[in-house]
Amino acid sequence: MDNETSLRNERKRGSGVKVVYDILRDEILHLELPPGSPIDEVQLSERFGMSRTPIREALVRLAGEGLIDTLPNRSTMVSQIDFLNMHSYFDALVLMYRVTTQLAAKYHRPEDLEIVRARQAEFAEAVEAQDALAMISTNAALHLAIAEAGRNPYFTGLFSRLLNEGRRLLRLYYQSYDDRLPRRFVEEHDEMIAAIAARDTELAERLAREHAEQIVSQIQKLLVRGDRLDVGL
Amino acid sequence: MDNETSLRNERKRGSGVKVVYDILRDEILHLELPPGSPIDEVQLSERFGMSRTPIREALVRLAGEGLIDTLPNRSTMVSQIDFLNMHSYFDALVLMYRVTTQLAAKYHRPEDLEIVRARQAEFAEAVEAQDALAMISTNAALHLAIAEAGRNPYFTGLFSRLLNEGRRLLRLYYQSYDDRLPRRFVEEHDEMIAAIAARDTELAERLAREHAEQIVSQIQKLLVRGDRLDVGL
DNA sequence: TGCATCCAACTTGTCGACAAGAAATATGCA
DNA sequence: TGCATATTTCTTGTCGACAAGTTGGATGCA
Repeated sequence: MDNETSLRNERKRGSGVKVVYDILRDEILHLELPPGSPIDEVQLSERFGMSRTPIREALVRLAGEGLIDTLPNRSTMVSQIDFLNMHSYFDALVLMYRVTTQLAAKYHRPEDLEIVRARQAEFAEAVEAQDALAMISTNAALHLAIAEAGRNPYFTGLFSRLLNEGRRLLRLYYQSYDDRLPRRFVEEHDEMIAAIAARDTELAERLAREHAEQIVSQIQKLLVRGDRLDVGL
Repeated sequence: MDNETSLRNERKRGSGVKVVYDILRDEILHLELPPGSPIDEVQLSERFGMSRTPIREALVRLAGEGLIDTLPNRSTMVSQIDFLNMHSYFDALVLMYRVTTQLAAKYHRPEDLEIVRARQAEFAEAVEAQDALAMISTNAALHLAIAEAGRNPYFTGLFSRLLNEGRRLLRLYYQSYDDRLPRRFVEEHDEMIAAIAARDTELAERLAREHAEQIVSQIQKLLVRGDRLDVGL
């Protein structure tokens, strides 16, 4: 991909950091840069055709979100996915599913629902096409849209981070995704959206919890299998 | 405070960023740098006796936590406290109080309780001394210690951010803190700690919720008064 | 006088170079 | 040969300087 460096002279001042940040973030979340990959500043500066300064700024931001780990004076690398503290992750994920859906039922505006329904359509499309990667990302986009409708930036921020972390995790196992369960997810999404539209906060919360727990147990099943097969914990 | 610049030659490589970050963060949270204060890089680099590079890195990190706002190519300043979306803040704060306390009851180890009790002693001391500023910071430290005992870094991270935001907020009104309510807080803390020690997750959660709602309503009272008197919203 | 334009001074963004710390390699000694 | 130590190499951390964009004031025109 040399078109990245070819843009070196037409770059607008201040945009370089964002470009590097966005691309690296994508590559980390898509596991093109798998956990443990070394991150070399000079290599990146050559690749993007800019000096190390904006590269470093992008790396500092990625480190702030926990996507990369920096060993002082030594190397920096893509952060590991922590298989040992997984229950912390699941606890936080389920709670954010619940609270963001509940708040969406409470605070959503009509225009929010349009976006949510569009995302749900995209998810259904991915399920129809049996495209596991697309399922993962459209599912995250749908739930993030619901969270946005809840209008609490603190929850939305944490939830977004958790969903991204989940994309990284799930992508490790996307081969194991069969196409039976996702169809059920589509139905569950429809029920959740209906509850939100009806402003039934209690029902929305309950559906979200069940949905989240379903997903978590699905992931855990994959993890147990995966741990034995691939990771060997 | 010129002892900051005087250390310029004895500084260890890589420590500069942390120093600047910690000091600025403190000054922002303590409102020594009030919201809206301009942040000038060269001024800071003169003050700390180092080049702009490490200063900028510290600023990027502060921006990542939302403590400062950066206008591209223009100025950067201490971020405003958002009085309009306050209910989002309170929702998140109460939920984190509840969940971290509940998890502490579930997962704490003996050594955690020692730290928690030490923090509680410091809080009681601040109440005894009627030192409102110390109350605010020792209260935050206590609840953060409880959260650490719950061992969920996602919740602890968000909670820490919320408590810091709260320090900034409360400090605006610390004059209004009377000394009757804080004594009650000490008792409530004791009850919460006892519930945690007994591993009674339900009770711990309920006490935390009541405690948090008490605090929130206290802040809201101050805010209504304050909005009229000082801010004029 | 009022307004648009231009110019100057600041501030931030980027660069290339150098220094320091750590890992890898080479060297010397037993 | 095996181990401790010195040296080289590589990566990151810091620096001073320059470039670009913005702001506010000066200048010129109607």
